[in-house]
Amino acid sequence: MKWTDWQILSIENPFTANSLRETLDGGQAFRWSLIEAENIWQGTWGPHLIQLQLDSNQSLQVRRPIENNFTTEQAIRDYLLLDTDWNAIIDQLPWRSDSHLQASIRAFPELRLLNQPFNETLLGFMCSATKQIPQIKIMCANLANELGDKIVPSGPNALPTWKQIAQSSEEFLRSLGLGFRAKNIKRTADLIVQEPNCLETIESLPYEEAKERLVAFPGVGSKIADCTLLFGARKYEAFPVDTWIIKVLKTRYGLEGWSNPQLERFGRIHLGSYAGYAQQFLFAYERTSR
DNA sequence: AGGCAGGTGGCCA
DNA sequence: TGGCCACCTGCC
Repeated sequence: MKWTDWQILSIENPFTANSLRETLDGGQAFRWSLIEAENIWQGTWGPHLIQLQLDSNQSLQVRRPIENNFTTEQAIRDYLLLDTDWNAIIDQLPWRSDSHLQASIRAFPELRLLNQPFNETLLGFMCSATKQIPQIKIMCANLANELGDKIVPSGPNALPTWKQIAQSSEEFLRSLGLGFRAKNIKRTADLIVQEPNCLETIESLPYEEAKERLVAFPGVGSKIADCTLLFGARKYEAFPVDTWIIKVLKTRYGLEGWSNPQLERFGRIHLGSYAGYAQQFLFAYERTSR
């Protein structure tokens, strides 16, 4: 494959190798992989395929396949949210009165959220139920390879659209390693196809209403809905409660015995309108500190 | 070899 | 609401 020359992306607060890895491959997105020999990250979203690397000055550099000239710098900046003032958002988090949150932020000061396509985010997190990140990535890769559109003649495909999934069968989805998730993913695909543009509608709704619509899909509960809204619709008040966050809240915040809905409410009240961003720091710190 | 993993939905009280 | 359990599959 022919790539463009490397181009520097100007960023206010540059990534470190560590925070870049945690941002791309820490569980927000399942379509990034490190080409270890060259220390290059390669990933896709929608019809886009890019590679990222940090140069010797720690500047972030990007390149794309030569033929994909629709992958503009602006499209890349929008996906990586390079023009969001994250430090201003961090400043609004209650780290001054919350030493554990402060420690989590200090561990990954450049950790960022991505702005992923809504439909793909829903699919990825529907695959995530009781799976670890490497397994989820395999499921997504299988879905893309078997059902998704080509991005370049040789290279990873795009994730399939919900229409492409609806045209498949539960049995075939199971053959891709989706397990018991296959049934719900197929049924959700059928529902989405029945109501064209419903995902666009849901994405545009306020958080509470959007979540209500998402959890109506089979296989989508509170956690998957919150992940979809946080990572795929920039609803930063969403506070996904997963096993890691449950552990953090119980052990670090003394909330032993609280139910999941109670923990969710605690998170959103304590952490505020950017609770989801705070969650990402707590999650990353907990997951990497053992 | 059995238990568990970035959950959900079904049942029961 | 709260508790318990099945559900695919791969990995330790």
